[in-house]
Amino acid sequence: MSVRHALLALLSEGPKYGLQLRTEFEDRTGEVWPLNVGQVYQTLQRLERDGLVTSDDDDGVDGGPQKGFRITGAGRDELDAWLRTPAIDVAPPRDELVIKVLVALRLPGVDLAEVVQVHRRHLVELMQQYTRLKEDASPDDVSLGLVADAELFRLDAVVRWLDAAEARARQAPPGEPAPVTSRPRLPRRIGAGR
Amino acid sequence: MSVRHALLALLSEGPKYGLQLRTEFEDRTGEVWPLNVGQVYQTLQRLERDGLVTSDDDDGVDGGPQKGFRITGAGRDELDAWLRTPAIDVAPPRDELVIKVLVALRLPGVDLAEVVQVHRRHLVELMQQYTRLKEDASPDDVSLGLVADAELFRLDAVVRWLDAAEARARQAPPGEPAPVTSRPRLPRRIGAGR
DNA sequence: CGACACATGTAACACGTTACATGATTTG
DNA sequence: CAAATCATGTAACGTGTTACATGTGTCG
Repeated sequence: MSVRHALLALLSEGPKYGLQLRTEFEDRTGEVWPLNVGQVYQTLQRLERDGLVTSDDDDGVDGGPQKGFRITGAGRDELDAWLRTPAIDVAPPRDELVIKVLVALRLPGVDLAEVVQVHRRHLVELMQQYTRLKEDASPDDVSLGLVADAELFRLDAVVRWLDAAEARARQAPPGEPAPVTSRPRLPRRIGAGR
Repeated sequence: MSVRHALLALLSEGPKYGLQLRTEFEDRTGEVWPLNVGQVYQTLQRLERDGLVTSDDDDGVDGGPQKGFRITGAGRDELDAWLRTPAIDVAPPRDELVIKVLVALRLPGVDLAEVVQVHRRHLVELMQQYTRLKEDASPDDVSLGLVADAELFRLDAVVRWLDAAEARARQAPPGEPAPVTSRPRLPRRIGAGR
């Protein structure tokens, strides 16, 4: 839902049109997160359908093919609520690398160290790229700094988890620890209760 | 693509059927990542369509309504390649919280400190829940330990980024630093080159 | 038998991506 | 004029979610 609200936020500064929204979004995220145009139009359609946005519909009248979009009162309310409310992720997103490591741990023919090594190197390379990106950019570019930092913090956490996982695997190496069937299958959803 | 390959991995241990795959997936991820059944069947259909899996189709013949699925040679190859190849994320996933902070920084009527505070508290609560989850679980449960650690590492990174972002914002507080239009819009995609 | 769990699916939707189609405007 | 760029869309697909429909087996 990030794009939806990001577009609302951009529109809260004044009426804009499709491509403009894409450009401004990419500018303000340091062009680290490209946004494809098709999604902009689809999202705008849904926003209009949901009454959070209205469109000019007078395209071309005043000389341009641009179709202006305006945020509505409901749109401003929605934006405000989004900003003030943490996303209640009933379940955290599945992490592909974690799943890979779990799979590598259980599968007989697979060398965990090799899997870890390949991915670790890739992560470090990415971190170097973001570090370089920060260095090359203007120090006044707060957006890019924040986005790059977010990626760097995230990647650093992944690397440290990978190291911790490998260390733990070295201690209790082989296949089948603690029979999983012994664990009672209770509804143990996290974050759902509140 | 995590679920797709996770199912392949489970099937590489031997033929299984739909609900069984769901149960085993949830068991092996410490039940932190629930998997809805519908997606299992849809994914199995696509896997079969792509030739990575074959189905028995003799449902009910030997007494049960279960429909067995087997991994194929192509499926094993795909699984192997997945394990050994880091995902080439051309662009990193957009981070909703980062976008929120960027929005809060630029929008006049919004109090950044309040937004940060609400989300920070929520993140810390989540961390406490995962810590508790680890404590309550058997120390032999490697899967749950790894998954919970992954979440803890990730959440910790988010909290630290949030603090860093707020600190940086306190230094250069107001609206419009470094006019964004001055930055040349070059194709500066990260991670694409390789 | 009737209720319940097991098991397999389908439908509809949201979000995201890539690719293509179609005009309008600018510019060489 | 012709080509490139700007601008708006649509189509098809993948992934994921929720909800519903439909059988089958077991057990009180």
